[in-house]
Amino acid sequence: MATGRTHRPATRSRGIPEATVARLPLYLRALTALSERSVPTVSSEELAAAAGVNSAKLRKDFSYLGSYGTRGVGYDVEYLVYQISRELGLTQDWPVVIVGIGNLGAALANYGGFASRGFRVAALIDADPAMAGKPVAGIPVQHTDELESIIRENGVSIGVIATPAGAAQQVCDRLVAAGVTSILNFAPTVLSVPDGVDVRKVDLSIELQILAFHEQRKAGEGVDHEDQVAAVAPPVSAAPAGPDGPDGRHQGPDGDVPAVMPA
Amino acid sequence: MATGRTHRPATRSRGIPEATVARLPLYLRALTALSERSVPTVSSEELAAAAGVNSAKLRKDFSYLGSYGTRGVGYDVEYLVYQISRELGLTQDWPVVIVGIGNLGAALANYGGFASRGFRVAALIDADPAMAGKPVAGIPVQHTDELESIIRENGVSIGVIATPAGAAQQVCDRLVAAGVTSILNFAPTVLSVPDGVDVRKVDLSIELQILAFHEQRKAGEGVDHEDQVAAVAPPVSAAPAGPDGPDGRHQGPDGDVPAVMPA
DNA sequence: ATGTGTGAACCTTTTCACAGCT
DNA sequence: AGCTGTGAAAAGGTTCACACAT
Repeated sequence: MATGRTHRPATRSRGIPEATVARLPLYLRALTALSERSVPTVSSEELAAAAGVNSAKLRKDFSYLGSYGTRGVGYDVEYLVYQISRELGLTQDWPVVIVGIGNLGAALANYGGFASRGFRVAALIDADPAMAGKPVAGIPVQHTDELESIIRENGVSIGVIATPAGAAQQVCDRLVAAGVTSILNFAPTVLSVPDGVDVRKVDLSIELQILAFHEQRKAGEGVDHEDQVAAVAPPVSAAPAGPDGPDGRHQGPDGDVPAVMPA
Repeated sequence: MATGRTHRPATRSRGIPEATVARLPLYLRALTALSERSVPTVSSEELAAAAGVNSAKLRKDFSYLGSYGTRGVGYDVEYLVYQISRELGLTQDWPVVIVGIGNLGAALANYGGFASRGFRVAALIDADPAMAGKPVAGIPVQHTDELESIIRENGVSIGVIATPAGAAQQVCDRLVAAGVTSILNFAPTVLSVPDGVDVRKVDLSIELQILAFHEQRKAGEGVDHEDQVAAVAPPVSAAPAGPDGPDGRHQGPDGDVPAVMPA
């Protein structure tokens, strides 16, 4: 990829490592829970345990945001919640559209975590005319024809694609053309987007395959596998500790069409 | 969580980097598509484009599996499909149980990508007695009481948790006690598991927050157009899995510009 | 005392670039 | 001539360990 231009000025502060950004939502969720229990402060050790990471990493992460803690004491929960929310851009409202209201799309529309974090489902869009007008999660589904106007009228910059794989790229192109610059893709396809557009994907099939890989290794802690390539040996240590977790309710993602798309 | 797993040196050639493992499913999908189009061979360049990564990375990844290519020619599609499938453990059948048949659970049960990759939904489990017997995706839902017997009778080692956050840990404990050693968690909670059990999480809320972070930065950015590389978005979102698993990758716009930020 | 903040060491992953097969 | 396979360099991320503020 490339996208030339500025490299990190190294001048300090503004460049937060991607790995850190990916963990901020985790900390935020843990902090929100503490906040709801009216806990005033936390140590990096406690918060790290709640978020599922180790404390050194957490402190390093926070150091990229600034010095929000107090030595000998810990971090002020409310203050940190605010700082992280601001850093993530959650202090503003993000209208989101979900395209493809099938099993998955409906699950996403009902996802409680949406609203609780500054995200607002601005519209549900589906290509099936029969779906039009039908309410899902209290929001009437609109036809794909309306896509462009919906995006523009609502100032939507984030789109969620939950369509079958075959329709994903086309939907993506339309979203981008209409002004969307961030896409969360649940369809099992690689999307091509112009420079400046972010794409993140969630893929159940891939997660399961990764689990299968590790599962397979566990089976033969001493078993040998020989094929031409041979030598399976010492099991690569192994399991991860439970990481994560963000906020709120439940219901999440995924599920959708298979990867097989006979061309 | 905690669970510190002993990290072993893993001094052996068979150790495939976690980052590589996370990409194998991607390659497999691209290869499967080529296979269906009866394409006999591919170059690293072509395959990389189809998978959304760069060719150097792909070649390096394959080098960990062995030397399956032919210099001056490329890779034999069928052969690679087989080798990667074997490496991922997809040549065997993996019975899976899905716990929590709500909106999301139902979507997962209907997910086509399951069966197409060696995964078989052995059972759907829900705590609601009213759901019992009701078929979802052609499979009758069973009550949580049956959980242990289902796992044991079917030799299930992979479980998917799609319950509300509040029930996740309890379900997790029961799955693990019954013999499950790999868990895919969709509930927004940090799960504690004993050593030797793998947990991967998928969290919509987190993905959206990460997108929001980047979206926020774009506001004051003068998106530059320097190199118009064909722009493929290599997303790859992995979840923590390894030792202490971090997560998140993402191809971000390089420029970090001031952006609005009242110090 | 206690727990943050952080340079430095260490490990992982990506990218480069080219030698070596076909 | 073409494309893989891979050492070596670079970049990125994690962990250590301790000075320092409270």
